[in-house]
Amino acid sequence: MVRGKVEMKRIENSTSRQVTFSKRRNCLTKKAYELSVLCDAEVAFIIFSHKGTLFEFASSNMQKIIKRYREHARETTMVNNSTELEHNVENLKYETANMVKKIEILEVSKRKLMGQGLGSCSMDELQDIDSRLERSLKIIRARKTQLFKDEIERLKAKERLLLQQNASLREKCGLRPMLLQPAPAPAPVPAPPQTPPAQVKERENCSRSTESVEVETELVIGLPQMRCS
Amino acid sequence: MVRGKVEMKRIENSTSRQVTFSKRRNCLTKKAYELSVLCDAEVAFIIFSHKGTLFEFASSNMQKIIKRYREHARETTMVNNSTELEHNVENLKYETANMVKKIEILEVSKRKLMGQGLGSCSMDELQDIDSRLERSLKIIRARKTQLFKDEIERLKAKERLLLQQNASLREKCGLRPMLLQPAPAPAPVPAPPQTPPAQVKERENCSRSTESVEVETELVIGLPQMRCS
DNA sequence: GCCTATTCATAATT
DNA sequence: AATTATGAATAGGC
Repeated sequence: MVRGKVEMKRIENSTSRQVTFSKRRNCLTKKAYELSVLCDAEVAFIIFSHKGTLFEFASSNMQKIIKRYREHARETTMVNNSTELEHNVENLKYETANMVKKIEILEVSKRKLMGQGLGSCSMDELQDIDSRLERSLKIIRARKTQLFKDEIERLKAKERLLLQQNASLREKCGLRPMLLQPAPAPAPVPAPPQTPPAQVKERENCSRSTESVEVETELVIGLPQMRCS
Repeated sequence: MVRGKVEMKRIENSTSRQVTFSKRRNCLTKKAYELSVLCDAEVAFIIFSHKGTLFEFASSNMQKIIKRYREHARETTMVNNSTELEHNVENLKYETANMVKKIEILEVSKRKLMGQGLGSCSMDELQDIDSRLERSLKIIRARKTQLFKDEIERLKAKERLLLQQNASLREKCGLRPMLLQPAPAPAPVPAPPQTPPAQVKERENCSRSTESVEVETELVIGLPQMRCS
């Protein structure tokens, strides 16, 4: 350049490096400005000094130019970050909104099943909920019955086992086998009282046998039809 | 600059503008590069031509420099965009996860109320659902009764009104007032059959009077305790 | 910061 | 795209 061309490498003298940085930076800014004005272009630059100080220039608005840059870059390389994030946000917002709706529907539907928020229900709807609850109760009582029966079965099996053990033990000890009392005849489980008051403590069993619990109970009212369902 | 200084304003001649753009752009790039080498600085610029073509230069990596720029800008002005977006994403993800949990809980709880998915229920839990359903049925039937009674009341009021109108019309026509048949004594609503089969079409009324529908029915099991509840 | 010698950038022209 | 004339940029000294 002047008085002996400057080698194109880092200036080692710290002072002269700083001076050169300052001068050239100003010139660069000026040139960038001129380019933007003369040629009607959008120009922005970012400079970090060796020490980390930020210098910037933008013919209009830095954020706007960077955004435009990213959009441009995305079109070309699709290795964009910010717009991908934005996209992500959009997706999440969409899913969030859907889930909010879903929750509302579920809550309303549950509240109705719990006998709350019935003010807006027509008689038909009440009727529908009524029979749903009825069916639910039936299923639940069948299940309870099943559990009871299972337990009884288990106990009986255990009883038989113990009696057998007992018998063989007696035999080993040379004792006369005790007269096996016949197992009590399987007492029919008492039929459940109809619509028993809620305060009842002792619960009744459905005497009808283990009808398959797989009753058709698909929900029709209130189930959201959303994509995330 | 040369041969008659150039006015600092947009070059109107399109061709010469483009030429100048190209030349100056190259020089700017060269200068930027020199600055980055000589002064050990990080330099990047973005140029959009008048027509929208992108030209860029970065002494290292453009994304990295922009990121560094944004971090720097955030520290100073807190008018950051990308990080705010990221923050947003975090929040949304958090809320989404919470809602997913909430939906799961609601669905399980609803399914149980509908008598489905009972396999994992203990007897205690079945008992609990049973009494909940019982209470729900009670509330719903009370509500149905209320609706029936309201309707009956409405009909009776209408009847009275019509009878009155009838009487006054007869009077106007000079006719002898018809002997008003006494309104039929309010027939007690028939008591509801107990646990009617689900197929029953005609629905019964709870004969117990309009007991407040505001029964305490708060949900304890299954209600999510989340912040977005 | 300012000065100055030199090199560079570049508008106009070909 | 190459040339050229000239103003601009700038390294180094103060």
